[in-house]
Amino acid sequence: MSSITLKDIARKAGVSEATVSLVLNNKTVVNVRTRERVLKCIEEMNYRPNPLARGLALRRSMTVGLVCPDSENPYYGKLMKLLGHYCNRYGYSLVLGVSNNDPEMETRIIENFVDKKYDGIIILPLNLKTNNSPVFQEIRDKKIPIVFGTSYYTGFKEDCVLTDYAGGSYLLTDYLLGQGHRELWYFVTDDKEIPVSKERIAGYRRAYEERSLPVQEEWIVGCDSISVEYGYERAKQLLQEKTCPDGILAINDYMAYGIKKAIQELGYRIPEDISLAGYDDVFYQMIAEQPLTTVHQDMEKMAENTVLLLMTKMNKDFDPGKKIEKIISPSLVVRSTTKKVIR
Amino acid sequence: MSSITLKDIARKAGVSEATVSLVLNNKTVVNVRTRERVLKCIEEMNYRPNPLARGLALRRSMTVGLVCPDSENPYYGKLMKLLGHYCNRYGYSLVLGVSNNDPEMETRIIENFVDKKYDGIIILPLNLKTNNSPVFQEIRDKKIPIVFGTSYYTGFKEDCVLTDYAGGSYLLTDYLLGQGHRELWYFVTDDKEIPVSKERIAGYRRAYEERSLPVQEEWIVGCDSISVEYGYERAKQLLQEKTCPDGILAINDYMAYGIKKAIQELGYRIPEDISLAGYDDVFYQMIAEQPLTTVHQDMEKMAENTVLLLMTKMNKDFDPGKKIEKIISPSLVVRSTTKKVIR
DNA sequence: GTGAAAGCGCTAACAA
DNA sequence: TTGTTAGCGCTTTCAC
Repeated sequence: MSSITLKDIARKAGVSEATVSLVLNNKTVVNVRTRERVLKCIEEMNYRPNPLARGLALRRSMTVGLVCPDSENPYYGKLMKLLGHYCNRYGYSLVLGVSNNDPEMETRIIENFVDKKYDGIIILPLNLKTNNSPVFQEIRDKKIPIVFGTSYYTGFKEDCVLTDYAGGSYLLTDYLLGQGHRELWYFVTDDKEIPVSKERIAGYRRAYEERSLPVQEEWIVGCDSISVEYGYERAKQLLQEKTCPDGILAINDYMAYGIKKAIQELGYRIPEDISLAGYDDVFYQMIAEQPLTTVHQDMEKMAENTVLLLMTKMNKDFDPGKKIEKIISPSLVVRSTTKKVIR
Repeated sequence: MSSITLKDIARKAGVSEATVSLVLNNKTVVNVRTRERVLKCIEEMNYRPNPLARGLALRRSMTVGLVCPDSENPYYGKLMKLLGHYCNRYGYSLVLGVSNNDPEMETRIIENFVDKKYDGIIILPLNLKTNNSPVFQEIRDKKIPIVFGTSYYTGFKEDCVLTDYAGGSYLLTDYLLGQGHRELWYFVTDDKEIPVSKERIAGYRRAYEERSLPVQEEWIVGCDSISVEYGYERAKQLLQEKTCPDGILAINDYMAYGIKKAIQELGYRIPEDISLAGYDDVFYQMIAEQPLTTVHQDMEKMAENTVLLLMTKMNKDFDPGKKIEKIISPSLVVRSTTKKVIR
């Protein structure tokens, strides 16, 4: 059974296909009475235009593609939801592709978005400095509207909405130093040059410097994977090898929970023996018995500004109605996993 | 800058467009030398066929659409990931739409999938008996391959891969009754007729019946929303109004954590004063201090069978290589939130 | 205000 | 084995 087409509507309404198309696209040239008649037929026959044909002719689709590295992580889950919400607000639908932390998969998804003439692309990148696929050059050449969220690949710093990682990291480190901590380990990504880690480390160092306190390089721990499991393994290993630090900071809450488990299994108490802090302030707070000290990011704001930035790129005369913030300020949330160190 | 097309390849390779198309579609008729030449041009020019044009001509797209009600819930997150994996295995790409628990949104997403000629659709339905949209009738009429996962809407029971909810619920209830529990509250959905709740309740009742023990209707608690927050609120309210039960079962782990918080805030101990069990066995286990007694579902198996079922529908001569299981058996996982009741 | 016709990029008969 | 041609369903000049 074939679908009903614009031609069917034209026939039924006794007009040409062109007229139906004009009605469909809200062109005012059409006579009100014909317009009504056509709309009635569309309604009656429950007609929906073929987006493939439309996209082929128009080279646009009123849809935005979102690439996400991990669907299992609720941090991304929340972002997907919010981004979808804001895209819909401006009449766009959001289509998702999950790259599963695989650069090649990410590439394929993006190529597909480009090929399908999606009007804009949002990328939540992998934890890499860049994805070397030529599709990114293609995106530049064709000036395809693109926005990176949470981080960015080399060369796309301007097309990016972030929270102030250095600032958040500074806030947290400075607070803990003020509470008497001296040796703070920081679990970051293996490659310390990717934006997320680089900025975090910068904020951390700045806090130490401002207080003229020393940082030892080995306190900054690169991790192959920033998962709960890896955090657990690595923390367990380090805590057995070395002397116990005053506190441990994790690159995200996710990992912090893994570290927490390791600390407790080794018989240390949190926060009495070791302080622990995360980053992101994701919902696990509801689940974990002992709420985590962390850095909160306004995800609504991030999502909104990401979409607003994309809209201005897709539509030259789009008016965001307010200034677009590309760097969102985070805030410190002190809960129960950190303490004051008495010396 | 316009994209490079099949015509460009034809010109460059000195053949007709039809020939290029034949090469593209792996038709063996083409002479090996011409074929090589064409492939070389494709490679050199970095050509990718336009999927819109292709879809328009072919009426298929080698893509599967997945509708998911909630991207923030890691249960669905995991399912998305696994479904994507299995679709890719068979050469299909998976496109995601998030309905955000909104039936109209769900409808729009499905219509869009249909209109874009996706070859198959996987639906993870909302917690409703059905979605009344006419698009479902359309799917039947057009015989569009569709598979429901985790639950199904009225009339699609045959097109569905589930775990045995009644069985899992029976397993858990029977175990707890065997451990001396008598009054077990069950937090289910508001509408007790939707498959997930209906079957759960059936398994629960059966366990009581087999032991000739009475169930009181009010023990089965309908919940407007099955979120952590709602679980918390509702449990708090009930525990203050009524006498304390021997244990509480939640429709999922998610909700169980909310209930747990309520129990503890009211000063009861788990499991000494009240036992608590969830359902799904999602990863929070790594995060929560006190691992939850729950029912485990083999999500890999679910995802695999869901995709296999879809493949057989999309492709008449697809060979799954094994029997497709539409009902996956769950297993009981006893951890630390349940006890033996001494009477 | 409306219709005829060409074109978007690809596939699929049918010829050659 | 390859080329010609006519669509797929929609939009968009350009006449009328």
